[in-house]
Amino acid sequence: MTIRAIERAMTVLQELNLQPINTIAQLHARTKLPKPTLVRILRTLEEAGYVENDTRQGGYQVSALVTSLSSGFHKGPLVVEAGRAWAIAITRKHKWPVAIALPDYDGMIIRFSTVPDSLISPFHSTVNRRLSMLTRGMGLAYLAFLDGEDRDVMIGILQKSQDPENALSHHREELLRLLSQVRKNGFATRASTVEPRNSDTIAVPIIAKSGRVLASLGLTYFKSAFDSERDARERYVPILKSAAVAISEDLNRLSSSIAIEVNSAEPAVLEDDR
Amino acid sequence: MTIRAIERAMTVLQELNLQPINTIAQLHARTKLPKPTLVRILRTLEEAGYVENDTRQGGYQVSALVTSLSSGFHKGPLVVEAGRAWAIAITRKHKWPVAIALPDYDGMIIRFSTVPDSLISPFHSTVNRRLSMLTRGMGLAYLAFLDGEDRDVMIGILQKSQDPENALSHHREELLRLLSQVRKNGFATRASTVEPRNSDTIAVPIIAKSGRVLASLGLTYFKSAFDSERDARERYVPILKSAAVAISEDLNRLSSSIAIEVNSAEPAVLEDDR
DNA sequence: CTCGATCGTTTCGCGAGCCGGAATGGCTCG
DNA sequence: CGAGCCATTCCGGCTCGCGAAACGATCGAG
Repeated sequence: MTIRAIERAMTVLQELNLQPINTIAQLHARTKLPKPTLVRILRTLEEAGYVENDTRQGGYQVSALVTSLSSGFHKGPLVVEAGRAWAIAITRKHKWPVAIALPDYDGMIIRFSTVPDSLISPFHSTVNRRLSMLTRGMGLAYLAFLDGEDRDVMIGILQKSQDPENALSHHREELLRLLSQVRKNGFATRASTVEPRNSDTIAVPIIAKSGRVLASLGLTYFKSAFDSERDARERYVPILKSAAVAISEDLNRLSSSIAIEVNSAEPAVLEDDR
Repeated sequence: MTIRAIERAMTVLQELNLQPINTIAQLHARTKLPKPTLVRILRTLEEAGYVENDTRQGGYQVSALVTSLSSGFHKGPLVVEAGRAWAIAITRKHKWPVAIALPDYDGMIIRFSTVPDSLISPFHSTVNRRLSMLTRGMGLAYLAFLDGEDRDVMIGILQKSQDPENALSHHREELLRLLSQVRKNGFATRASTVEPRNSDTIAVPIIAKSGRVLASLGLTYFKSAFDSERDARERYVPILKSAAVAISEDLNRLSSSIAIEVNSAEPAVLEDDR
């Protein structure tokens, strides 16, 4: 026996994370919960400090305190930590959301996303979302830069998959041609056959100093904001490549020891110990 | 009217974030909730995926999914993003937890902490916790490096405070001497008059290229792990100072444009658009 | 100005479902 | 072997959350 009220509250909290501002009506439409119930849940969350009700804007939003609900969670791999600052910087400057994805079995999982930082982005927050390997830019950018042997293993796994998005794995020649093209270009984009159609993602691999591909870094934009996809690519591909190189360098610096040569202030003990 | 069950669930979730592993008995002692109630709440959270019940270890812990509860929250200042990777790197190498705190009115608020990454740390996760300005290393490291004028304003604010931890603000001479000492040393430590007594925090300022102090970076350790506090300081002060400089440099790189000169792969449009 | 539509919020009586003391069963001790 | 501690289950009682309906505020159209 589980407690229904709590399940509902968690559902609401999840929904609140999908959009920067949420009205009762929207939440009602998406969660199917009765409005009075929503009001009660939201009031509870508000008094507890996790939600703010901005009447001027007419809507509810999550507050800073929600971060404390996951503050005790052991963080992910260092590549995400090294990359998040760059992702945020790109979004601040160029507005579009940027994400970092790591491989997970036969797909990629988004481990960090700046969607909430991107004011122009009506996309949903996509952290923890799974992407297929062959139709998504972030998957292709990773797969294309895998070593030959690893890549063959991966393709073998994909062939056993039932997912229609992995269908290309059965056309080996075509797939290899595509991957070779991605390697030559240094980036990949989402398959045009896949939703959502009104946006595109440009993704580049993040490659360690050792040459091993670790993750992929992707930027998503509305097609309608550019005259052609070529314009967007000419603009953002260099930025992403440059950021991927910087992340790799940071990762290198971070994982080696922290330098101990400093502008020495003598480590004298404080007299007053405050 | 608020919903009690939800309030309780949030309390439990908060408690779960304070320790890596939690038994029913611990939670019962800390939350005062009846055990059957705890079991029901935990089962609900477990089925929803936010909590894991590791029977081998005999306890409950938060799972990766909790991060999605705050994935839609607009992130904090860039200095935290630039610093978190360094904080994590220090903790991975030297084990002790490291935190970043930002000023907030008359105190400091911890905005990031590696407590959950520090396996040897039985400290609680302290994100969003407020620290007083005059008795905490992180407060003093910030205050001491404020510009003369800003510092005077801050001291004025502190004098109006009733908090006994701000008492020192009424002894101007003594306070200025302390701050001058901190500036000379380049770091500050927690007042020995303040809890917890069995640990100490070493804090350094994070100073922007402009010379303005932005935040402070602190490392906390058990006194019993060292022969003397001097030993600990000789060891960690240089590391912290070095990291603070690196963070400042990263911040500078991040906030200027992302370089667009790259190892040019021609931005040719992909033939196959997948 | 007056409808009417659509918000968010409050009301209120019913009964589902949460509550928690007590019981259970497993475990580790001495 | 039994005492003590643990997490978990049981189950009768009765709160307390539930949601249809009403309310009042806001807005735009006519």
